[in-house]
Amino acid sequence: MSITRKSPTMADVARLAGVSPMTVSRAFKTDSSVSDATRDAILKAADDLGYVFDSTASNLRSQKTDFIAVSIPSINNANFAETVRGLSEGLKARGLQILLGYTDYDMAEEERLIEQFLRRRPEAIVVTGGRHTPRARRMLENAGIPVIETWDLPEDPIGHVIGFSNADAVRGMVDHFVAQGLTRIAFIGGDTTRDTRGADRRAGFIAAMQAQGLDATRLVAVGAPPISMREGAEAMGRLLETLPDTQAVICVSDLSAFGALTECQRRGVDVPGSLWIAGFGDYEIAGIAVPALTTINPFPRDIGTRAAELILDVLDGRQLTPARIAIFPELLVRHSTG
Amino acid sequence: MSITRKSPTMADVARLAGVSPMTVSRAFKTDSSVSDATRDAILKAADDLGYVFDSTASNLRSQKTDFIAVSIPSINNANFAETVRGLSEGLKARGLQILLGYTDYDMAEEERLIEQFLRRRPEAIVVTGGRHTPRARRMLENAGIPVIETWDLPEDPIGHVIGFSNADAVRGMVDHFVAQGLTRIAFIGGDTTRDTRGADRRAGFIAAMQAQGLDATRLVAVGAPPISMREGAEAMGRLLETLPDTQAVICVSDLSAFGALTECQRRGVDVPGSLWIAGFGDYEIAGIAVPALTTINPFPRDIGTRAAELILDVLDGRQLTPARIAIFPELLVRHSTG
DNA sequence: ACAGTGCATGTTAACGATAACATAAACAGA
DNA sequence: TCTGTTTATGTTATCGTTAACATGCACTGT
Repeated sequence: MSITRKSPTMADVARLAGVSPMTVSRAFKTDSSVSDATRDAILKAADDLGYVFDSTASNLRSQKTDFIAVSIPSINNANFAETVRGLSEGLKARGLQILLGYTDYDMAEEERLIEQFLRRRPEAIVVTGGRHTPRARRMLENAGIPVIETWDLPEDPIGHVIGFSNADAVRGMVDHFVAQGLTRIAFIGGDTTRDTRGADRRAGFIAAMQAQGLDATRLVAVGAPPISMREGAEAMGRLLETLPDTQAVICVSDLSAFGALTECQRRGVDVPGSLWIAGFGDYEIAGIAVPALTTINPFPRDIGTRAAELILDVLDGRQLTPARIAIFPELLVRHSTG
Repeated sequence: MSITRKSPTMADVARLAGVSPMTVSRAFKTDSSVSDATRDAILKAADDLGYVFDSTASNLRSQKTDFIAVSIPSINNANFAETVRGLSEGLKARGLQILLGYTDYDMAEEERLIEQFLRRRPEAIVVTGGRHTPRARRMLENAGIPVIETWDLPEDPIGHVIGFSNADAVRGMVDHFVAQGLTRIAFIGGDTTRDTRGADRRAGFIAAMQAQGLDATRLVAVGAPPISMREGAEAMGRLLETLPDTQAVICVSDLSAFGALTECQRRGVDVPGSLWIAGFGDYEIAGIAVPALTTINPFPRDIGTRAAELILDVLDGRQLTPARIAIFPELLVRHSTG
């Protein structure tokens, strides 16, 4: 550690290279017109001084931060991680950096996060879900930057939307089971509505069962979001004890579905022989579990990729009206259901 | 969407509230001395105007960004997610925000990321692992901010360190197996050294086996990091075909270990009856799989928590010398090994 | 030979907050 | 009552970069 002397600025680099600060500034942008000789001299001078470009000053003067704010419910979730990955991949080439935050499935926390985000003056903001506190919604509406809601298809979007109907996706699963002749179908999910997508899936289950004229009351609610494997196992235990004649279970996610599957294994319940199990999300575990889990792939990576494309289109003026991009989740029927 | 007029500044708020901009600035800091009446008037004025505090200006003038830069190999990894969670929990109260980036287990990418980070002038930087490109190392050394390397205990740290020896952790596992009377032990890992922690674990395996006077050549290398469940399964298939007399397998992570377990289930190989399987990381799946997987818990959350504490100590001047904090991973013996 | 064009570089001021210093009023203690 | 301290607020200059405009020189075509 050397003595903490003030770090060099562009002015220092300019002095050493014998040019004006403005030319140094230009030399650091790839596109600007600076002669090769001058640029080389400047980069050398910068290197000699250990100069590090200061974004904070650049951000203020140019009124650009190159930040894209992204809010997800949890960092510890492979689905959302995939969306972020798709986003950052699509934005990296343009020098846009992701400012990531998570809400723990809490709308009040989301509101706080959005406020923090907007102070940093991002170029655009991507949020998960279509439900927000009134204040959060107002902040987003007035932010003056592109807003993209994902993982949902809200009725009254704030700006752009890229997502799908969680309810419809689960309806497809229910209809598939019914077409296979099953009638006693249960749903395992969380015991709060904090996870709004999880709540939508449960609502979709109930609506679909009722539409089929079936009993929609086989609901097991366990734990706060995100529902873990362990909670899925616990819920399955409860289900087997209270409603042993259940023929199939739809779980709010693959993680709880896998937990449910392990509980069956521990209790010697044959899946799919005695009971079918399905999840949601097409996590890696769904494909590799024995038996492999029937699930729904909502193409999380695509959500991110499309969001990145949309952001670039909006920033470049190619997209002038709010976009509504529907993703069509795919039902993946595997060994855990027949 | 209203007409895009320039967003209001503190000066606008000050005018409306009938005070000076400086007083507005003070009103937005919790600690400063502003009379209640004045603060209320200012906050009301700010609200009426839809004023949003501009961090970019604040960052420049105060030379503080309240960013803590954090580099992890992958966002899609529960272990690193836990570390980030510990970090952000510990930093949130102080208003420090995490600037997160991932390297895809690529040191060149890490170098690029660190460069991007430093331009943003973070208050401190947390990196994963103790190995970096020479330039990355130089940048960190000269950054003039606290540097914390995690998930490793390098010989020659750049600054602070919070971690453990991956090699020693695996040695403990090997020694445990040998104490149980096993001799033919294999290791499943990636086929590159990009994942330096994975490489360290394999090196630890080899060293431990050799120290025990045992054959250390039962190595299956498959795929680039991070090794997936699927690749674990593939590796197990190869192992069962080429070295069928293997008694135990240590996998570079719980995910590959679980994949390996499923391959045994598909092939009718009894675990632990015919073969023992162990993983690394104590992911949730290790505890809930049937049989539950023996693994090593490196306390990823603690790494983050301790890092957050350390950062606050350094920023507050309570920690003046480089810290070296050792974490002691715990061997969790479960049903998959005996 | 000369206006016209483009290229490389320079000059000036500004982005919006706040550190540092200054000041007026209120209050406390002897 | 008077000085010393605290509290609430104001003034000025500045953080480091870059937008906007200006300038000089080289080259092009006629």
